[in-house]
Amino acid sequence: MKQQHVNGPERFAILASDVVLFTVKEKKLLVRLIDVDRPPFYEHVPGLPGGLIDATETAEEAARRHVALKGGVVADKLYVEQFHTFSRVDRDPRNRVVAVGHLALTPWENLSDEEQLSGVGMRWLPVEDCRVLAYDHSEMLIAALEHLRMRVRSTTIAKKLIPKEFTLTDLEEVYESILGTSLDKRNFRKKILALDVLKELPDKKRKGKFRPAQLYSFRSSQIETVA
Amino acid sequence: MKQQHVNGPERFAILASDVVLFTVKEKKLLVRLIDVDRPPFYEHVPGLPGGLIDATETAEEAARRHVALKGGVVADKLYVEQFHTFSRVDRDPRNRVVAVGHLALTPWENLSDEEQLSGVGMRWLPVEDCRVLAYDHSEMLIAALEHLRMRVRSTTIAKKLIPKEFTLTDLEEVYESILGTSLDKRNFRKKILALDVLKELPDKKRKGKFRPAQLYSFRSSQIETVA
DNA sequence: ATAGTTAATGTAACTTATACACTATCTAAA
DNA sequence: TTTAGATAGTGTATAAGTTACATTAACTAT
Repeated sequence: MKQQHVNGPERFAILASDVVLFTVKEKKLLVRLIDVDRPPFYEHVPGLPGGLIDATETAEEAARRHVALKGGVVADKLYVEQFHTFSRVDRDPRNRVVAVGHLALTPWENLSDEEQLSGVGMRWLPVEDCRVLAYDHSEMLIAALEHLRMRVRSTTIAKKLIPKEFTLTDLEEVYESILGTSLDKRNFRKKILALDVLKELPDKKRKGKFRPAQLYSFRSSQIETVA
Repeated sequence: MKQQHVNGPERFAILASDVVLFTVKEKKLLVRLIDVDRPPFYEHVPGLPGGLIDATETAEEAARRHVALKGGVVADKLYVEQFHTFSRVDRDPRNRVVAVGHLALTPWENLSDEEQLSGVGMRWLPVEDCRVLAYDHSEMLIAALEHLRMRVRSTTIAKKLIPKEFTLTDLEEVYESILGTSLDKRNFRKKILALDVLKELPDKKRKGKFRPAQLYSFRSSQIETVA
């Protein structure tokens, strides 16, 4: 059953915001997916949270609204930035919708129990386990990941994926999860400390039952360019 | 006189493509501007070429259509890529229009006589001479220039601003015009030749009445990542 | 032949990136 | 109280890349 167009005689393109929300948990990069159920095209295919931008909000505001509404993650905790606008004419088989793709980041530890849950119609999935997604969302996920990797290499955006206090090992693992490589521990520490963006805290953190590790925090919540 | 909304009861945002078209002429970075005449908000204020995206075209296709139609530059000569989508609710005082900002580049030498002209309602202006533009176009120009500078630093996108055959001095001047700095001639040559993206041509070019310079071309028309 | 102008080239100092292995600290269990 | 087990923390030598800098070569016109 073909559905009606959402915006009348579609003379012009209309606009949606979609969100690729990443977090890092146990050295794995996870992405927030929802169930898309739009017969006859898809039945319970995973996709990205998103929806139309209305006349009273910016693209980013729409992204935050939809990731909360459909993705189940409270938006004011998230760091959000747009990365690309997708405008292939047939990207949505029902309507002509152009989508502004947004990258969103949150530390896993900042999520509530409900948000951490993989509930009905929404879940966290390791990026490496993502198979085919609805619409052009596979393409969007790949583009978002590529964008994130570039940003991690050239800025301190990783701070948006880690809680206020962390050890250098924690931070290294965030980098490794995003880049999909392992880094040399000594070189990583030398480099990040040389940036002079970290503050050594008075406390240490006990992970398991071994030698406690020094805690650090970022001096600023701004994302600095470092390359 | 308030104009009618272009897309009915504007429940949702609609979409435009705007174009920041750059070229380099005589060591100056120029941008293509058109006259915007929309009383009572603006009278003959310069702005960027652009217009609505219709239902049968991508954002880039709309950008090419409008830069040809309103900007007077034939679009199939241009390199075009999007750089940011602008969605402030009040960016256009008449309608709720979101704009996909596109960066476009062309070598000055590829333009026809008409295209090189600054005709009625459209002209080439050195970026440094740009004062305030219509709508949020000043912001778009700044963002496009920043994007171009990043791309020049990390890719071979400069090849889109230079004709097929050129001297190393020509190429250095393109870099300097974009970056707004002067570069060391020897270091520039060492670096660009080390990238192994240039081909030495059999010919030399006589500029004025002095020692002729070796001609080069880029091996590929692809934009390579180099950093 | 010379004056004028742009083209072309190399090296040393400095900075940054990489590769690589051992000691320190803490807990729990013997 | 000693030891085993696990993670935390550190330095150095080499390689690669970046920067700063001045002279000679090639051509034209007078």
